[in-house]
Amino acid sequence: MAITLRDVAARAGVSTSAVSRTFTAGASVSPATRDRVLRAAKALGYQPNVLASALSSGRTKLIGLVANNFHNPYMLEVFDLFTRALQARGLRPLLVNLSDDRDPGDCVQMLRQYSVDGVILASSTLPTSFAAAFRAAGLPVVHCFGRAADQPDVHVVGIDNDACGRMAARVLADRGYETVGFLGGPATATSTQDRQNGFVAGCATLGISAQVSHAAAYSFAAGRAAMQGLIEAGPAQAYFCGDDVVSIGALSAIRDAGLVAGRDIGVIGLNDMEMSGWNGIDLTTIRQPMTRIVGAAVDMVGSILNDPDQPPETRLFPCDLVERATLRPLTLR
Amino acid sequence: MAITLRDVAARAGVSTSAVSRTFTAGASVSPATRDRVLRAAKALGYQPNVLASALSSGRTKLIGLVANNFHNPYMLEVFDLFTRALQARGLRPLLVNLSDDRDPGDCVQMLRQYSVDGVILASSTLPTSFAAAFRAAGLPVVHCFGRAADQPDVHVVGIDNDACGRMAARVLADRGYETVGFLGGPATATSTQDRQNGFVAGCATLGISAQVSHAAAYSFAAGRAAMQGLIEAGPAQAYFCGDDVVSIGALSAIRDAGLVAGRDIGVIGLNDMEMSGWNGIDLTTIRQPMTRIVGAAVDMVGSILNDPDQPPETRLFPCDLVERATLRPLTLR
DNA sequence: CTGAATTCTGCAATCGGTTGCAAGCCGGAC
DNA sequence: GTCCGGCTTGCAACCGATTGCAGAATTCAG
Repeated sequence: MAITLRDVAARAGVSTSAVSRTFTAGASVSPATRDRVLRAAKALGYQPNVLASALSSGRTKLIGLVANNFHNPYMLEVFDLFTRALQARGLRPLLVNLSDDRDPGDCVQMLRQYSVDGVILASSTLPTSFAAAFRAAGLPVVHCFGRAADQPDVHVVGIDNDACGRMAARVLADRGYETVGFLGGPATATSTQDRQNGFVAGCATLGISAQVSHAAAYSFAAGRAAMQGLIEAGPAQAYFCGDDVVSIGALSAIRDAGLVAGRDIGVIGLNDMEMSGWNGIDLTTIRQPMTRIVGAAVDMVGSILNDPDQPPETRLFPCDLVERATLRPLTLR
Repeated sequence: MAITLRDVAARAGVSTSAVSRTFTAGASVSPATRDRVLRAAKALGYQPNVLASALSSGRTKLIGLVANNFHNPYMLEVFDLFTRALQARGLRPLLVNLSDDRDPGDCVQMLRQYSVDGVILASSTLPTSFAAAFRAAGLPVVHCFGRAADQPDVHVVGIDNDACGRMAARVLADRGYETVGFLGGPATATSTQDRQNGFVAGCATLGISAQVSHAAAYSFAAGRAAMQGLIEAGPAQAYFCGDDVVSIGALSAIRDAGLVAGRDIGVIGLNDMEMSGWNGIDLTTIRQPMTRIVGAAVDMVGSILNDPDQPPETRLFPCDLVERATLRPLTLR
């Protein structure tokens, strides 16, 4: 059916080894043979079979891309960046939807069966134990957007959520808000926990009081419902929301209550996804440098492929404020 | 390193064939041997190597999931549905980002190298020739959201875009709009072309005049920019927009011009993505039954796997109107 | 209890490459 | 001319499974 190594070898009048070596970088082939092989390969339309190659070399160039939130528009940008970055390196993402699974077992097993070279866990909600499960199964893993640990047992790329929380506190304080609130994503999400801790600590340092509440999910509907509850109960002057999609849900609730975000209630999000900048949303938010993060995650997975036993590393990127319309302006004094 | 067939065979005291057969449905093994094998496999933690299996059986259970628009939030829902549906059948999506490629060549080559069992092309913009290229390379392909052809040379699942255009025309006419416009996605997108044709034809039948214009992409920014231009030039009373994200961009332009969608300018979209129903957006739109479409696409790819040579089939699903706030109400008379 | 029809089972070839090893080739130094 | 070392090259084993085939074991009927 398809053209194989042997067909090419036969036509070029060389051994299969020669052909194989022609197609593996850094192998020892004379220019003359290489030339004949390439000519024959081209004439026959030969394409190496990656699977067969994987079987003997142990390299599939397959990377498990595991995600568990397909309702946050943010993830689409993440997928875009990951697919591009992986493709640019000749790696192939095997996409896994973990939304329904309470434990990583099946996923780990599946990815092992496919002998993926590595796994990128793209989730800010899963506990570190998830990534650890991949590692324990012998799968090199990079946890993107994951929680950083002092004593890492797994590679992590992302941001310092605690620092972002503190930053949010300072931003709100700078703008003169006196009563503020944290409206997190789900309380079980590590990102929410860390942002909350940083925010609460930051507020304490700055001497402002912070209430805490949570949306049931990182989603529009959950953010909206949570903010409706807060408004009903008597809201704080400003909120640091779990992330942008929760913020946008909150903005919707604010508008429906006849209030104006930025004037009546302040909202600051986190992520700066594309939609946050859409006219009519204009969300003030803390920007997470996604391109750099994803790039770093792919770099890291690439380097693990070369040396699977390198010690786990954590790379966190600084975030910055994107000022738009949902906070009162900075008053100079 | 990993446990292989032979390890299990050795421990169970049987041949490798017995082990293999134990793990292939419908093979002939006695209950006794099967039992011993399973016991040994469990004790050793054996997991069959899919790649090795693929090499001899020719089945990888890998499906290329090819997309070219990562800026339409719609696609995230599509990915969610596809990953779930594929996973439920034991198939694995190899995600490919075709955004930057002007031709399918590289992608086809790559997917062949990985011996994917099939390809799902999830795009409403690519010409039929793209899907045909996969097929020509021997890859079974289902074009999801693709253009239906009278004489199909490739499997298609989606909607009847022409009929949707006519439907939109009728909906606008029913609500008494007299001057209407089509604000499409990119003019090169087959979905836009077909929707436009249907819409224009429908308007002609109904005796209302329709202008035609296009957004540069299926994106918020493009929809917004296009609507700004239209407003400046003097808008029609209502628009059928290329899809929901273009509509939402258009809504933003309308609002910024001090106008109210539904009162001053009517807008009807197509898709009914999650976001269209968000409070504050409330887009009236034509709903595309995504779950059914994706389900059908996966069914179809599944059936091609069993019988690669079955004649191409086209399955189109009916769409229905989701009435929200961006069209004037239906006047009863 | 015998013979035929089934069902199991293991052998060995095969899928399409990779790679260690040893032999063959080359040019250069003596 | 001979010897040495470095490149190339082919052989053949191997990666981890599947599967056709033929013999062995079992079942069943008579």
